[in-house]
Amino acid sequence: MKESKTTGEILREKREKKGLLLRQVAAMLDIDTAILSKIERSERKASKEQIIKLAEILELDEEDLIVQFLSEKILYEIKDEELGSKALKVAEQKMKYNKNNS
Amino acid sequence: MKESKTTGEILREKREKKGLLLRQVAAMLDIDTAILSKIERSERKASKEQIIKLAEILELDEEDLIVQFLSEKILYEIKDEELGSKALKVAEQKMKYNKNNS
DNA sequence: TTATATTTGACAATTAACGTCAAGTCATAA
DNA sequence: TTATGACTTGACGTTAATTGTCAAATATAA
Repeated sequence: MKESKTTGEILREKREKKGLLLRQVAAMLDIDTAILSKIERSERKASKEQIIKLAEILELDEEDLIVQFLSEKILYEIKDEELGSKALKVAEQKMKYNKNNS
Repeated sequence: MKESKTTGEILREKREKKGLLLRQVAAMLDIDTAILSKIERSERKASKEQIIKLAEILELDEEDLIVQFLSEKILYEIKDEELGSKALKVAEQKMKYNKNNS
């Protein structure tokens, strides 16, 4: 089965691979180091703007990173829901329906 | 293609079918009539507690209504996102992955 | 040790969600 | 036509969540 990394893990791995410090990347994002630390450890969520900037700074594929980020946001909404899985399927159906009819 | 009603439409139709007034149902929910009006017209989102109460009051299947409600919540998160559809698919994959591995 | 990097948690500021209220619209009956 | 009842609308206040700062604590390494 395919492995599944969190957005935070992706960001941390790439930052370290590039030899950048939290402090440096945080400065480029114009936020405190503490927040970026928390983002990388999935203790906080990044904003979409931050994700876009991070993709650029770390030379990650922007589209991939956004998809990753959005999927986490979706899962966050249903994380405590028994019916989450059903809801996801229904959401996809509605998505298709709207594509075809609007 | 299967029709797709909003939660609000479902609630309004059933309330009218039962001959109940906004005022009456709102009182049972312990909220102002204005809010219920907005919920039925999709101008506001109901809370999960309200959805559960509404299912009971209106004799709607609770599970169906919750799934409906959650799927709208999910779609709300990605409504302005080009990559929303991809994100949904990735979310489903992760969901499956977590089921099998945790 | 000393220095540098990261983490942690308390707190403040900002934004979004949730609700009330009162005035407005609309339909219908007197 | 006016009066009434149901619903809608928008301005507004409150509460709760999000997003951030800061300083102290904890690694990590020289």
